[in-house]
Amino acid sequence: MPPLSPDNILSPLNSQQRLAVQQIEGPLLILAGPGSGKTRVITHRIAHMIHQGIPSQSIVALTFTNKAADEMRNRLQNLSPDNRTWTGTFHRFCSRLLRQHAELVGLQQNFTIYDSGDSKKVMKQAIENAKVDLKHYSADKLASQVSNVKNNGITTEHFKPRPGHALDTIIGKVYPEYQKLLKIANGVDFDDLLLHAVDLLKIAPELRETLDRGFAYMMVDEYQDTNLTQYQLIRMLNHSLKNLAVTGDPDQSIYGWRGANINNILEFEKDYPGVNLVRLEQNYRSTPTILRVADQLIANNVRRKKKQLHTDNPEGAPVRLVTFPSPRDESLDIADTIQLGIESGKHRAKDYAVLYRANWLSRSVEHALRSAGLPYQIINGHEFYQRKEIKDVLGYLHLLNNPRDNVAFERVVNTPPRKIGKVTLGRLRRWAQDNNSSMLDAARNCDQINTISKAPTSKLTQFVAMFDRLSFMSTDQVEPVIRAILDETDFRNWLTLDGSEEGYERAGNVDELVVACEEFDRDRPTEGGLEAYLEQAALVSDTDIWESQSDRVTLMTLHAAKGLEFPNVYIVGLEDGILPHERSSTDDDQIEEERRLLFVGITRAEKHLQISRCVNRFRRGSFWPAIASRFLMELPREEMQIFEPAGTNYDEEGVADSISQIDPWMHDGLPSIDINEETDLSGIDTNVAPAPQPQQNSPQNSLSGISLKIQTGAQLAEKQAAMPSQIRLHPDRFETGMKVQHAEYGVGNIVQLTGEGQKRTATIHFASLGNKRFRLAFTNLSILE
DNA sequence: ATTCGCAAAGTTTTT
DNA sequence: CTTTGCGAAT
Repeated sequence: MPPLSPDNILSPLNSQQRLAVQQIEGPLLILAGPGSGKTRVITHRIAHMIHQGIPSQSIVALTFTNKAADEMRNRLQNLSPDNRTWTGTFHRFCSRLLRQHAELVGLQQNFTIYDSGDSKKVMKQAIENAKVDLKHYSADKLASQVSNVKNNGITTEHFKPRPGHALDTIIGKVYPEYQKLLKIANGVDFDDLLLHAVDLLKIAPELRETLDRGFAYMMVDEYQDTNLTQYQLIRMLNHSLKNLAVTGDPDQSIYGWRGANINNILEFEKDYPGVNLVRLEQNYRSTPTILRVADQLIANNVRRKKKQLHTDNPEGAPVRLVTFPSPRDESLDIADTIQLGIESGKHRAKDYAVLYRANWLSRSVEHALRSAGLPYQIINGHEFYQRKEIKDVLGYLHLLNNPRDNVAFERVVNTPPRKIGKVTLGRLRRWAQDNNSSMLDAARNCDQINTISKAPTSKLTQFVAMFDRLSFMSTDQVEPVIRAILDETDFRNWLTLDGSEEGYERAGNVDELVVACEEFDRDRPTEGGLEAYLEQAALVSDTDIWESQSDRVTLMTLHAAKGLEFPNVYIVGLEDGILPHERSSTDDDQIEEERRLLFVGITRAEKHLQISRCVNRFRRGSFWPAIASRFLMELPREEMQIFEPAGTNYDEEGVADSISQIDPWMHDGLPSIDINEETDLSGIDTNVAPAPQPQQNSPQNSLSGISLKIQTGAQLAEKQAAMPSQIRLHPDRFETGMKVQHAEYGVGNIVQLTGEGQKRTATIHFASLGNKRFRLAFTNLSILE
C-alpha cells in the first residue's frame, strides 16, 4: 500500500490530468475521451483533496453503475486508506436519502423498489383503473412514456398535457393513477428514486441546505448520461457551494433513450459560470489505427464537442472489416480466431470480447464458443433475478419487509397454488381500494368481504396466518427468513412436483438464491439485513456481475461495455436495422446516438478490432437478407483490412453497391495496388486473405481457416425469384417519370433509375413515404401509366 | 381454479 | 424462433 503522499498522487499523471486533479474549488468540467485515464483522475483528485486537508466524508462521488462505483472505491482505498468518502450510484444515493426522510414525501422507510417488470404490473392496473383503452398505445408505450416524463423531472402535479396531444391526454390520466397505486403499496420505481429525492429537497429547504454544505465537494461521473431529474438533484446539492466536478464525454452519451440529456454536458459551462475546463485527450488504451477509425466515425456527428484524440501507443494491426454470409460463419470465425489466439499462447480467453447491439445477437456467438469449448461469460439482462421462481421467493421477502407491497402480495398469494384465483383476487383488490387498505389487510379481513365465498376465505386466512408466523422472525439475517419461507410453502417440492428437468433446474436456482443470501449475511453480519438485501437485489445491474479476473471470453451489449477495455474486440452485426437499430433510425439525434454506440464499442479495443456484418441474418424464424450498416461507409476504409466475399452486393438499398465502387476488391476480385500500398499488411497471413471469385457458387473464401459459403447475387436472385410467385416486368421496361404500383407501398413515381441488369435500381417517390429504392429484379411493380 | 393449447406478437439498449 | 397472452376445456 503506497503511503499517501503528494508524489504518489500527482506524479503518475500527465499535465492535463494534473490540472484536473489540482483544481479543487469551484465548478470543473473534465472532458475525458475514451481511455484517457478518467477514473484515475477522479480517484487521484479525491485523494489529493483529502491530502489537502478536506474531510473525506464531505466528498461524494456519484456514478451510474455499481461496477464503476466499486472500481472507484477500490482505487481510492489504495491511494487513501481509511477515507470516508461516499461513492455509489445515483439510485443508491437517492434511496439512502429517501429511507432517512421517507415520511416527507409520503413514503414509509421500508418502501419497496420495483423493477421494471413489477412496475409494469402496477402500470397495467393503473391503465385499468383509469379506464384507458389500449387501442392506440400499448401498456409498454405508456409505461415508457410515463418514465420519460419522470426522467424529465415532471411530477404528477406539474404534468400538463399539451392540448391536442392524444398521448399526453392519456398520460394525464394514467400517470397520477400509477403514482397513486405505487404510494398505496409503499413502493417506488427506479425513476421515483430520483424524482422523489428531488421532491424531498424541494419540500425541505433546510435539509437541502444541510446536504449542500455537508457534501461540500461533489463529483459526477459520466455526466453526459444524466437526465433532467439527476441534473436537478446535482444542482440542488451544489447551490450554496458549487464545488462540483463532472467528468464525461458527449461522444459516449448512449442513454438518450432513457432520458439522458446530452445538453447537460454540452451546456455545463452555461449552467455554472466560471467553470474550469480540462480536456483529457491523450489515450492510453488503443492503437492509433483504432483511434483513427473511431475518430473518423464520430466526426459525422454534429452534436458534440470536438476533441483531438491522440496516443503514443505503437501503430499495431489494422482494423478488420469483414462481411460474412451468415451469423453462423461470423460466430465460427470468431470462435476459431480466439481459439488460435489462445493456443498460440499470445492471449488468454479474458483478452477477448464480443460486442453487439442487442442481446439476442449473442446466440450464435454463444453457440460457436460452446462448440469450440471456449469459456465465456455472457452479460445478459437481470437474468437471474428475472427468473420466475426467484421473483416468487423474493416476493415473500418483499411482502415481509413491506406488508403494503401489493405487487408482492399478488405474486405470492397463490404461489404455490392455494386455490385462490383471479376472481377472488379481483374482489379483494376492489375491497382494498374501497377501504384504503393494502391487499394483505384486505385478506386479513376477508371474512368481512361478503363477495368472497367460504372456500377462498379460509384459504386466505390460512395464507395470512402463515405470513404472520413468518413475520415474527427477525429480519437481521436474510438466510433464516428465506429458509423459513421455503419450509412454510414447501416451495422446492412444488417446483419438482412434476419431476421435470426444468423443475429441478428451478429448484437449483432457488438454492443458489439461498447461497447468495448466506453470503450477504456473512458480508454484513450486523446491519438490518433483509431491507438492505432487497435494496441491493433491486439495484444490481447486469454489468455488475461481470468479472474482470475470470479467464473467460466476454459477451455483452455495446451499452454494457462502456467503461471496459479489452485487448481484442469483435463487434458483430453491423447491419441496417441492428446498428443503427430500426427503432432508432427515424431522426438524426437517434442516429447520432447509435453512432456513438459504435464509437464506444470501437474504443473498447486496445490492440485488435474486428467489425463484421452478415449478408443474411436469422430473424423472426427465418433468414433475411441484411443490408450493410450505413456506419460502415463512414469508416476510413482505405486504412482498414477488408474481407468481403464476392457477391455481397445485393442489398436493396444499394449500400453494398457503393461499397463495390469504393472497394477495388469488388471490381475484379483482385486487391488493387493502392490498397496494398496504403494498408499495413504485416501480420496478415496471406493464406487467409480471401480471393473473391465473382459469380462462383462454391465455398472459396477462408478466414482464419474457416470456409465461407459464398452466396452470390445470382443465388440470391434465384432465392428471391422463388419466393411468392409474382410476375416481374423486365427491368428495362421502366423509365423515369413512370407511375407505378408497388404491392406494399402503393402508387408512386419513378424519379431515378441507376445500375444495369440485376443491379438496376429505381428510386420511387411515394406521396406518403417519400423516396424508396428498389432493385427492379427483385421487386414486383406494375406500370400504371 | 388450473391447466393446456393455440395464436399472435416481437425481439434495443438499463438503474 | 421464442415468449407472452388469452380462451377453452377439465
